[in-house]
Order: sequence, then structure tokens, then C-alpha cells
Amino acid sequence: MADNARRTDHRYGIRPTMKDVAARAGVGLKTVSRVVNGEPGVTPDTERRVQEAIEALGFRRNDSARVLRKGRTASIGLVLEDLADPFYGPLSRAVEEVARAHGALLINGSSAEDPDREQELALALCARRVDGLIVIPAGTDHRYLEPEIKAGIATVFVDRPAGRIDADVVLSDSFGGAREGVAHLVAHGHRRIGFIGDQPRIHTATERLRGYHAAMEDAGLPVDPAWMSLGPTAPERVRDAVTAMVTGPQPVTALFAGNNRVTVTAVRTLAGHQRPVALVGFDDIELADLLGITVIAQDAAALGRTAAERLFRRLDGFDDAPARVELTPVLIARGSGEIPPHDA
Amino acid sequence: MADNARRTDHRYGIRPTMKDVAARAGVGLKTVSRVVNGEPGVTPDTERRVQEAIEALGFRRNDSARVLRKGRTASIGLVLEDLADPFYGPLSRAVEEVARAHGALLINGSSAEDPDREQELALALCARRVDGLIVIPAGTDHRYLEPEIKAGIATVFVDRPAGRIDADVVLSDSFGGAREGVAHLVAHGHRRIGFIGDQPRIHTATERLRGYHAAMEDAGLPVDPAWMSLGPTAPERVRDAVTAMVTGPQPVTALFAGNNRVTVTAVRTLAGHQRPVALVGFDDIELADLLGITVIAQDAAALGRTAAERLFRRLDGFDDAPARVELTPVLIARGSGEIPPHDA
DNA sequence: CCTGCACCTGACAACGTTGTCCAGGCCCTA
DNA sequence: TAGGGCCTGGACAACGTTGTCAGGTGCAGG
Repeated sequence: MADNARRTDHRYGIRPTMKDVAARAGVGLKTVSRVVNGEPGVTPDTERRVQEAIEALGFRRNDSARVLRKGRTASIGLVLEDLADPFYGPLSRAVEEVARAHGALLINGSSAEDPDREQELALALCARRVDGLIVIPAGTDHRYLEPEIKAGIATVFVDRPAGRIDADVVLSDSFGGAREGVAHLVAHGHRRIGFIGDQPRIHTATERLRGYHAAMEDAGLPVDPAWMSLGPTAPERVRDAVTAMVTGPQPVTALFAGNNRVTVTAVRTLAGHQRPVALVGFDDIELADLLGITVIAQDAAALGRTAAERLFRRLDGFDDAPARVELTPVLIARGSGEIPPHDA
Repeated sequence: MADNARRTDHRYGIRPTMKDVAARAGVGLKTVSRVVNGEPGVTPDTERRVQEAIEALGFRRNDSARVLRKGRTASIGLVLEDLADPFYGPLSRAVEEVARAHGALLINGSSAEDPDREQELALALCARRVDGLIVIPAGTDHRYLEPEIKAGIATVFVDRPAGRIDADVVLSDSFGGAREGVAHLVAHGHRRIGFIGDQPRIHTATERLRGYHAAMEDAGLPVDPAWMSLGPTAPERVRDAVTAMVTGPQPVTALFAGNNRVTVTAVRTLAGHQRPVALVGFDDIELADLLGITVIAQDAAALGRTAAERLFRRLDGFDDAPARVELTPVLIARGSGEIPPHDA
């Protein structure tokens, strides 16, 4: 009796189960399951009775139990660096859209560029048994994911390559993009060009630096070590780096900014400067058009979409060797990259 | 024998379970559970054997089963409008940080401003048995969540109030903010001020329009219906609205933009216009400082943090009546809002 | 009237974990 | 040496669902 009350009341914190629905509808447990899942083999009359019981009790299937039984969670995990970074918003949204098209939910977490936190997050997602995992690497060693991948969790890395592990990778051509951007500055007459990028352990940062070097070498231009600065993208650090390059003994007449964070701070810093300095930034930025900032734009949404599509192809049984997909960023000239050299 | 092989091999798609670990370590199932959960009552020697077996098999606890047993998922759901909108990135990140501090993961989804999709998403999250739900409403009727809340899923609404349901709400003072922004324009001499906002079914949109009316009335200024435009924030619509107001028979000398999307398009449109038009926008925007855009800034991260903290307080057993928390946005003068009236 | 068949329906086990409870072994004390 | 308490470890049920399989009913055909 007491148990009965517990079962049927709408008391706080109590969830009706299929068993309760079955009891109320006067049918078997399995019949409820059939109705809930739209399986065939239920008379219209029985179905109606079950539906009424579901309605009356406010029943909602417990997907945890379902997952346990079926083995698939219909959810994928996304580990990125920072959800608040305007670069990752569209990427995340694109992943979500693809997941939605496949009936899956998205669980995401920010690593804050900390390898330990990346691992902790990725493994937590695996423990949840997400069907697949999309990772924007913070660390450089992903062997910890090997057992997970072996166990069947499809995994795709985005934006940066995986470390010490063979897996799908989707990224932008950082090297080529930076090379093109710096070449653009060279073409507009610059010979002393500075490069400010993210921390050297981040793959895209060193690739873009490599692109810078290649472009300078292509043009036969010397590179002063003082013209290069890799490090955290905190505004203070970037501001100091910009100021040092622009006012140093061999002042640069142009700057290449390694990512959107750097570009933003560089623009702010240069705005307070009297001598015009040319600027090309990696990553597009909202309102860059109004500010006339020339950029190498990568398509964050396309990165996310491509990665997610690849992931779901694997989940659908496609079992090719891991591949590396590289998207080509495009240069958008808006003014700041076309400023001619102004020597000090 | 075959079963044994299935159990112990590292074959693709096979997951070792606690049972497998127990067999390998030569202990009971529950002992493995104890080790995995750091429960007391296991000799160091036994613990070592279990750890070795876990390592060797690459065991990872199946949280789905754990959830089923324990009833708590240690995850919360966030339904927002668009993860790609720069306003929601920081909000989402703030929620994530609070969740992380409480050991919970974040599942989020975008409603794309579609009430049906909002409901579908929210209910899917409930079926997953998230412990709590944070919703940025797209729809105006949330009675569908009543059984869920009764069943114990803590729910907090953010940015916009819940409809037809009594629940916690955290939002910015849209009315007051808009009123202050419009008053600012009035104080700078404007008498013909336009208002462009989001669709009227969105609460913040109508609240801000109300603030506009209040400020105009406070100043004893008449309002021409042609100076108000509510509708989708698609660039074309906003562009046309701006153009119409600025070039109409009673051209406005100042504009109030109802949110960040509107502001961006308004700035772009006004940039191609000869006569200076003053502008104040609701929501801060990256690089608005460089473009000199005066805004009413709300703190998206604070909204998310406040909501998440409230959610977890409920999860920790706090059982007060639902409350409404209102954050005060601040005016940041940067130039565009201080332009004096220029008549046509 | 019986057989065969199609169609519904429900009993039961299983998914992998945790909570409960009890058994056995050890040490300490009387 | 016997008795009692403590510590360790394991057997078992339960969480809520789905897959398997067998039983039951009704109808048509022989």
C-alpha cells in the first residue's frame, strides 16, 4: 500500500517508471516499452490505454537505463579550449548541428589550454560512454586515448593534430595561411615584419611561425630574433611585445598576429601609436570589416562541421584509415595589411 | 573459453567491466568497486592487485550504469539560443566553470530561437536525467517542464523569464538599461530617436522597447511609430530598418539598438551614411572600444554564474521559493552615444 | 472439429554498477 | 583457550530499460 502510494503519486523527486505505467494501464512492462518506442505489434486500444497512463503519470523514459541496455548514448563529447572564445563558438555550434542531424546531443567542456584538464575532461566523457569524441588538443600526447579508441569511441581531432597517436585530424593550413599573410605584407613593401603568436607548445602557433619564416625566406629577407615573440595571449604580454617590436632599435613596419586574441590586442595597442604600422591577423574577427583589419580567415564552422561529419561517418560503420583533412584559409584584404612601410 | 576470451582481450569494441577486473585480480566484484571509488576497507596489497588489473585491461568505469544505480548524473543541461552568438559564449563558459567546481559536466544545445526546438531539447535533457537545467527561453510557455521540476530536476531560467510557471529567473534589467541608454541620448540633445529591436515575442525585446518609451515620456518627447521597429535580427531586416528611420520624412538623429546583433548591423549601415547619427546599443561587443560604440553592457558571464550557482544551491538541498534576480547593466560611453543631433 | 498460422502480449534475463548484509579470519582480552 | 569485536571480502539484489522467447487468442481452411 505504502509502496503503491510511492509508485503512483506525483511526489517530489519520484519518477514513474515503465513498471508504474504498465500497472496503471493494466498491461505488461514490455508492452509499455513497445508503445514508448513506437514498435509494431500493439493494438490501437492497448496503445491508447498506455498513452493515457503515460500522460496521467507524467512518465518520461529514463535514458540512463536505456543507454546501459543498448550500449549507445546518442551523445558526443567536444573538448575545446574556451567556449567563450569567439573562434570556438561557431565551431561548437557547427558540431552541434551535425550531431542534431544524427539525433545526438553534445556535451562540451573547456580545457583552458591545460593538458591535464584536457585529459581529465576527455576521460570523463569516455566514462559517460559518449559515442564519439571531438578534441581540440591542448596537450601533445594523446596516447591516453588509445584504450578508448580501441574500445570503440570514435575520435576526431580538430584545429590541431593529435600527439603520438594515429587518428583523424581536421585543421586549417596554418603554415600556408601565415606564409600567404606575411607574403602579402612583403608585397606591399615591408622588409621588417614582426610575428606575435601563441605559446610554442601549441601546434598552430609554431606552424604559423614556420609560415612566417618561409615567407621571409622566399623574399630573401633577414629575420631579427627581436621580431618574433611566442607566448601566452594575455593582453599585457601581447601589448608589451607589440610595443617592443614597434619601438625597438630595428622597429618593424608591419606585424603578423598569430591568432584572434593577438590581433585584438595588437589593434588596440597600435591604435595608441603615432606611426602607422601594417597588420595582418590570423582568424577573422567580428567588426574587422569596419576597422579595416586585413586577416587570414579560417572557417571555424567548416572545421567543426567537417570533423563532426567525419565522426559520424565512423559511427555509421565507415572504417577507413585515419586521415588528415586540411582546410585552406583565405586572405581578406581590408586595409590594415595594405599600409605601406612607414619608417621611424 | 570463448566467453573468457571475449572478456579479457583488448578486442575492438569490447569494454572490460568490473567483473573482468575482479576475475583477473582474483577478488570479488565489490572489492573492485571499492578500489575504483576509493572506499575504505581494502588492504594495500589487494588494492595493488586490483589497480594492476585495471591498468592491464584498460578498464574505465561505465558511468551510465553508475548513474542508473545512484540516480544522479553529475551533469546539468543548458538550453540557449545560439552557441555561436558572442553573447552566449561567455555565459555558457561561466556555467561550465561553476558546474566543474561541483564536479558536473555540461550538456548544451541551441534552440535557434524556436520554441518547439527548445522544448524538444529540454525534454531530451530531462530524459537523460540531468540533475539540473538552465534554460534561456525561446518560447513563452514552460508548463511542459512542470512534471520534470516536480520530479526533482532543478531548473533556472536565464536572460528571459519563464512563461506560465513559477521558477527561478536570473536576468538583466532590460527595461532600466534601455531607459538609461535612451535618456543618455536625450541628454545629448536628441529629440527624434529610433528604436530597433528583436522579435516582439522575445521578452527582452519588448522590455527594452518599454524602456525606450519610458525614457521618451520622461523627457516629454513624442514618439513616431516609424521610429520603432521590432523583428528578426537578420542583417537585411535591420539594415532596411536603419535606412528607413535615418532617411524617412521625420529622420531620427539617434538610434537605440536592442541587442548586439542589431548594433553590429546598425554600425555597418551607419558607416555608409553621410550624416552622423548617434547610436547606443544594448550588449557590449568586442572591439566596440576601438569603434567608439556607446553601449549598455550586461555581464553575460555574471548571468551564467549567478544562474548556475543558484541551480547548485538547489541541488544541495536549498529549498527556498523561486526567486527573480535582476542584474543591472551599465552604460559605457565611448563616443557614438555622445554625437550631437545632426538634422538632415 | 481440428490444425496451422498470424498476431498480440508478457515473463524473464541481461546491461554494469552500488548498497546491504553476512561470513570468515584475525587479534585481543579474560 | 574461549569469547568477542573488528576488519576484510564477497554474494546478492536492485536501479529501469530492452531483447528473446514462449504462451495465448482468433480466424481461416481442410
